[in-house]
Amino acid sequence: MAYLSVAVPVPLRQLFTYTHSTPLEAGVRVQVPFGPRKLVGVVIDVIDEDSHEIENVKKLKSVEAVIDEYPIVDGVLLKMAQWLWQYYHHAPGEVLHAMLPVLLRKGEKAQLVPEERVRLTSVGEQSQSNTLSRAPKQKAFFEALQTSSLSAQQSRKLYGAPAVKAVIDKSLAEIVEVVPELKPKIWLSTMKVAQKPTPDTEQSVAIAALNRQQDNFAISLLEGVTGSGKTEVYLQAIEPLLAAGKQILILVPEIGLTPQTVSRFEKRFNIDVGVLHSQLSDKARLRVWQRARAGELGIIIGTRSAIFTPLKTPGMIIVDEEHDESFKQQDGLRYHARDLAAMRAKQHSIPLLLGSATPALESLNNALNGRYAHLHLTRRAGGAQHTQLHVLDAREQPLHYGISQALLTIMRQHINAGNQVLVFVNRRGYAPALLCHHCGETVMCKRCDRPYTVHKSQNRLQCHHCAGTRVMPRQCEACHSSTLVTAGTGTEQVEDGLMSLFPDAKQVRIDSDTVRGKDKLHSTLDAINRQEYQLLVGTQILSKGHHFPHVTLVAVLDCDGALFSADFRAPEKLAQLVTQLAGRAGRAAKPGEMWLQTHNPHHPLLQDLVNNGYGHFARHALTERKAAGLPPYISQFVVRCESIDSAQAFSFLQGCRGVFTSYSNELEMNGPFPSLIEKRQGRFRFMLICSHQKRAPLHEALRQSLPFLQSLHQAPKVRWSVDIDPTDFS
DNA sequence: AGCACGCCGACT
DNA sequence: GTCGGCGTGCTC
Repeated sequence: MAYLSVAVPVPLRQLFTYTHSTPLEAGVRVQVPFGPRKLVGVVIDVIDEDSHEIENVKKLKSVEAVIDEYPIVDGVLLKMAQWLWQYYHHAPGEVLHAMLPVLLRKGEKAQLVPEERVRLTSVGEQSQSNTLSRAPKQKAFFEALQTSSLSAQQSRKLYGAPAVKAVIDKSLAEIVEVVPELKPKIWLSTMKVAQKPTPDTEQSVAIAALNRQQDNFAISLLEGVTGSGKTEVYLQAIEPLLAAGKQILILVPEIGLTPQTVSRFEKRFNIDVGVLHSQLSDKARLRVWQRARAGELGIIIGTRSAIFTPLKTPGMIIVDEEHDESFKQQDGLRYHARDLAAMRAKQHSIPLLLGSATPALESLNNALNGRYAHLHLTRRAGGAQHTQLHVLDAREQPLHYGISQALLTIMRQHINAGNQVLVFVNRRGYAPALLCHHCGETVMCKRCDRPYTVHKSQNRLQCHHCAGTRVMPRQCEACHSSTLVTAGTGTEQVEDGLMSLFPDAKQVRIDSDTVRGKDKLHSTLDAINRQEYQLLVGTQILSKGHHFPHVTLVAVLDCDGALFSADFRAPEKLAQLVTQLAGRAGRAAKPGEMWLQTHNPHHPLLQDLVNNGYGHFARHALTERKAAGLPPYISQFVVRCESIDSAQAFSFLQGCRGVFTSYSNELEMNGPFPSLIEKRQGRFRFMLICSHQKRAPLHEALRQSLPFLQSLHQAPKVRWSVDIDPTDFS
């Protein structure tokens, strides 16, 4: 009789012990009784028969069925699972759940899904292709079948569905269901390196550095400006690994996974690339999972959750646009794929490559302090010009729908010149500050020296540091002007405003609401590049991976919201956005300009960004973070709570604060505050931010406190969650 | 999270 | 008299 620790898919922070006649390997799925139901769990550990750890043995139930003959979660992935539930204080069963493809969670066999293949019938084998001479497509298809059978899907793609159907209808071929055989390193049989550009000096240095550390765990940050050829460095760095039969896992942001990206890798190496993204069917996802696990795919490209793809012969992990926020899951198991990639690379003893034009401050800090190798690409290919950045002083300017007179004049010039203008609306959930339109002064909490956050619903200001509130002032304390404005508001009217300000210019709005689905986005982008529009209004979505060669002016309207937000990451996010946008407007022959409208033209971070670029800005921002005692120099977690009953949500977090306080007086706590988006889907949202200089004691305090948080009387009545290393405070 | 058990209001 | 409302408590 063996005792098995099993992760069962329930939101409970514990494993469950079952008995079984024989010991099973960790990573095997089992069907187990759980209360009145049957669930699919994963064996995590086998406990020795005569261990004294087993209490109340009589309560134990036995495994109902063993699903897998061999483990479907390998040692490294099991280590990751364990790290995940410990680090993120999450339920083990839900962690395993998140790591596996849907079909495997349901208990489906981990063997290959049968595939539809087309092969010749006996009639077909005896026929001559010239009987099809009047149907060239059918003839080509029929001839191809003589060498080998083909996948039905592939055939329809290559020869067209009608031709395939016709040949089958003529009884020359038939469709059979075949369980394909998986062959490790099969890509080596087709792999052929296409002609590649000669790398410039910086690229060569980076490639050489990466080649040197092929077989070890090492993290490199490739800091390369837009258009400097990061992808070329990836391609040349992975080439020797691929040739040696090693697999490459590439993570890309949600929006960055385009067919063009995939085909660039496919074309360079003439191999199949496995693609994993959110809209894949369960079957297709499982197939990529199986092929990757069998070592059949040399390259796997996917979004956040692709970090859980099993690999037979791992060679390198690449995280492209590593600063992108989509790598952090924002619900359920709130993991960061970049951090997990580091953990995984270490377990496999393989290199991890992080690439970005605008690295996250966390990554940059690690590169600057020597934990990561730091590689640079500073030159844009073809000597393309950088977009020129300018600050536009909005103080005392008449504002039309949030746009200053000066900016309108510039916009008019560009439109009259027949160019496109991009108006960037920063619609993020920044906690807005109150500032003076006359002198630019922000209303600050005297005690904490931080800007107050405007809470319109209560018509009050609240400090998100000390929780103190005050009534909305009528006058600026510095210059006594009574023209106080809320930063970042009014942008919703921008669109309507532009319509009346530029009635002659055709405009289009691009945000996640207007471009549902990939096709819509692409057709809109095509129309833009055909110059069907003169005015583009958009949000973040515009800064990701698309080029706008005819845009010669980018206007960013509300910088103040980001400069004076209670979200300390807001300036970093703004700088990343602005830099990414600048890299995407204009082209060599038509260099662009960018104007940042602000009430604080002399703000040091803004000045730094405009005059010295993101790299300089980021280093400056890091020193400010250090001085202010903020991440990455300290550790944080946030407890979030939401409820229809605002008072209940608030008092739950107060209860949490009490629990933490009684556990340790070393934790620094801010809150509870209303979230930056105070109400969503009818629920009032609050958060409690907890910080500590060191990660270990912070996590230990949380670990010890969790059972008490669970037993607070409000806990079952509200929705609450813990977010470790939060990146978003909306 | 489910699911069962349990104790109070409007139905055949 | 019973069908069903969702509060509470447990799940190896």
